[in-house]
Amino acid sequence: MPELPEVETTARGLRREVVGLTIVSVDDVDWPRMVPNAPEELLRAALVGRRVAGAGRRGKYLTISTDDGQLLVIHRKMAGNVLLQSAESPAPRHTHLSVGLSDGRALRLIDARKFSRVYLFHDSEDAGRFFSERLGLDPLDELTPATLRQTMARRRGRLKSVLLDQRAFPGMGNLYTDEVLWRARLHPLRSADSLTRAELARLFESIGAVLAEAIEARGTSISDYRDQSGQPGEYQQRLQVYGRDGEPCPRCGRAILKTWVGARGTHFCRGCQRPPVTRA
DNA sequence: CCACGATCCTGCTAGC
DNA sequence: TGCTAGCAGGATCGTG
Repeated sequence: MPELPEVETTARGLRREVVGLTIVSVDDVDWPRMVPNAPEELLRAALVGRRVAGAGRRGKYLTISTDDGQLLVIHRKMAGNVLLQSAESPAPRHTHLSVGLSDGRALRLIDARKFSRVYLFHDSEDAGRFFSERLGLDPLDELTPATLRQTMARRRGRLKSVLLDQRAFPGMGNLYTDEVLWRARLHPLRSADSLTRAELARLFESIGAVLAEAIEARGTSISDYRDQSGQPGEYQQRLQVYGRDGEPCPRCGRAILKTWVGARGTHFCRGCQRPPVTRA
């Protein structure tokens, strides 16, 4: 599941590989729900002939800009991949978008579950409205200790749920939330507004460190995730708690537990991450 | 503001 | 072997 580090890795790879190329075709759109604001004909009319000007990330959204200021935006949800392949090769099973490029390759969106979404925005203002309705300050580039404290002070929900809220921490997902909370030694069910100064400091450090290390490792490939060239990440080798229920905590040795917070599988150490004190 | 459940999807796996 | 039930979960939306 592409979260912030996986989207960042893909964006960096695309920036290296496709900026300056011209879009020569748009094909293979076969599931209308996946292109809610731009059916295939519109994508084709808007994009063919344009040059790719940039690639980036907003939260978990991958963004590709054109020389005339449009923005093609892709959210891969859980199982989607964006791959650069030879346009000559037949589109693989579960391809739902192919953007042909002037170097003979095609950018393909492949998603067996059809959860991915593709949007087209006419200009940065158009895109800005979409993003500002959904995303808060980027936890990698924009978060500060002060804004973290303010966000948490306003929220009485469970810590894990707040970390998963894209309006608060765009790009955070289930896997990295568990890793961050373990590193910060904070229980997922703590109330967000209950954190002390010291705990907020640990949380701030952990968000930055986990995300930076995961980007350095080019993301986590537990199941589907691959970067634009088809290469898996390596952070799965460095996971401390996610998917490790039953194994000993790397810090204190107690067995890692798995529970559910909302509908999310949640991994934590009962020894290092003390449960909240319940009031009578 | 918060919690919870349903929805969208299909591949994979555990269990019988 | 072959079937089925259940799990995986990001975003969104409706209900309480």
